[in-house]
Amino acid sequence: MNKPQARTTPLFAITTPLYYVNDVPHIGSAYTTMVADAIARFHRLQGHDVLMITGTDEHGQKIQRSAEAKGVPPQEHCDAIAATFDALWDQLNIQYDRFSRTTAAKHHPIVKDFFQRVWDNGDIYLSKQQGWYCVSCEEFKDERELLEGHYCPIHSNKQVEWRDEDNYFFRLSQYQDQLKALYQERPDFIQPESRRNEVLNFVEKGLQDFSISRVNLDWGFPIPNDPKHTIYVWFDALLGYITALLDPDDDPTLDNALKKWWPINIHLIGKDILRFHAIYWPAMLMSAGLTPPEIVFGHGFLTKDGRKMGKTTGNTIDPVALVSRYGSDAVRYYFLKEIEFGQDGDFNETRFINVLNADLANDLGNLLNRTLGMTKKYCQAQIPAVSASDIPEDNPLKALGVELRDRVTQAYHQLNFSHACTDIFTLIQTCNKYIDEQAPWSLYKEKQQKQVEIVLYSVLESVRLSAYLLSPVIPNLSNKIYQQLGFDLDFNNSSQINHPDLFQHHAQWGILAAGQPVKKPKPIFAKLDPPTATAST
RNA sequence: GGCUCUGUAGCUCAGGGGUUAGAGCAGGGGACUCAUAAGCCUCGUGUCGUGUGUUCAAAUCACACCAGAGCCA
Repeated sequence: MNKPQARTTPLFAITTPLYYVNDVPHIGSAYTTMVADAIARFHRLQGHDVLMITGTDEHGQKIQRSAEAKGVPPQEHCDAIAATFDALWDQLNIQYDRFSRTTAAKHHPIVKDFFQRVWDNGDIYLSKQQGWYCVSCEEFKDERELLEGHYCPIHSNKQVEWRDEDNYFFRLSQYQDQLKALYQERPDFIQPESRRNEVLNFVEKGLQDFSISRVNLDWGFPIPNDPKHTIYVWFDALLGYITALLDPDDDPTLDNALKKWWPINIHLIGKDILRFHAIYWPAMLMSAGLTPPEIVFGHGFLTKDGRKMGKTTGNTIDPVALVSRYGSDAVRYYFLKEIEFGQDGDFNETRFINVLNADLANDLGNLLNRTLGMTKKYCQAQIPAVSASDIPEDNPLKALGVELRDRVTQAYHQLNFSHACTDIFTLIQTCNKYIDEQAPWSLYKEKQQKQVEIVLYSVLESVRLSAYLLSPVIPNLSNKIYQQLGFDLDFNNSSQINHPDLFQHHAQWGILAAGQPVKKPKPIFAKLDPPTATAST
């Protein structure tokens, strides 16, 4: 019955950070999550067995104090904030498989199990921690990095607090050589390369043990056998990735959590939390006898109108307002296409509108619209009776179309979404040019019906393929295109699209079936008005 | 203070010792009409941050400086 079966379907697990619930989601969290969703969707499209994890990190002093300030119990505060994340993911059409909360009941036994393993390995000891502590960072700071008057350099309105307390420490210093070996053996472990260099530099200078417990703090898990101490929020938060791997009806044990999905393939993070994921985390895992994840990718930060975002300056983007106003596909497309993934990127509303109008409304939307219009007039609203083999190899659309799958697959796998989109839009732009050159309206008047059909077929097929390959980024628009082309396929329904055979078929150029009735052309993306002077996001 | 990265057309960025420096967007002009006034064609003499060097030759290398960003637990 329980014979091990050879697995033929590739497994793919990806995480966003578990976002800290001290405040409602900001645009940076939305960005990471959109990217993770697009990656997960592309793997599902290929028929892989995918687990996309997101969630919230809910312990720590900062949360405790935020709740106190609001006069509510910490759990109530966390529930309220976690719900705002979930609502935004829904709005952005994020298809996560697990929403991992560090206050979930099953998380505690996992943390205990893990702590025990590290403890048994002799990597935890009690010592003294003295220094300046920033509650907002939940980190000890070096005296010299503080601002005048003992203010935190990151939270410049918050004074750091002097702490002199017993803490449990993790023997990070023991893992310096193993970490270096890891970075050496797996050059792709930290991406992009600039981040890897940063980590290499840091480790080269020597690693010190770090404190993994706090005293005078209730909001968190107690250290086993010494409950005066509470486990440091980061130690507990990182383990949320493992808890997320449990199936809903699994007993919450480490073994159960690790049985299928470990090691995780990609941890997608912002560059601010690189150190925790690229150094602390693999060391903790090594100590517990686990394989480190495959890739930690630290992406860049977003700026608005070229300036750093910040609540104090009021220069922020509200993701909820942005999506409410423009829709999920528009927002997803802009961030994935216009920002070179890995580097910092800028949001500017005028550019946002220009790009969406040019690409989605004009180039793609209008292309479908004009071609369907002609299909209706010249071909009785049916896919023309042409087969791909009738179309000469030097047809510009066929030439691009037949190699598009491989190019785009490679781009997605390299997490180069900008290139993936650019490659697809090259085909779309070539379609528009091809129509103008061929002028099917003239061919029709000249009674060259066969040629009209070849032109329309190759354009319709190119639009279809583009929609298919863009579906991880703009699933709703891809749905509209597929529907108008006469398909009954929902890119938001993973049980429909998550089959390797489907990918083999639909990612090819030349599969449109002759005679398939197409729907009435209807604009898929309404042009956006230029921003008004008073408009704000 | 130390180290790293960035500075190229109005905007976002590619290029990276060797003919007249590129793309997309925005803007000007034109022909067409199937289409969401869309698409197509066409138009860019920009101190390639500043200065000094290396070289037959520098946006491309070196050094210094200026501006912005990041890392230095």
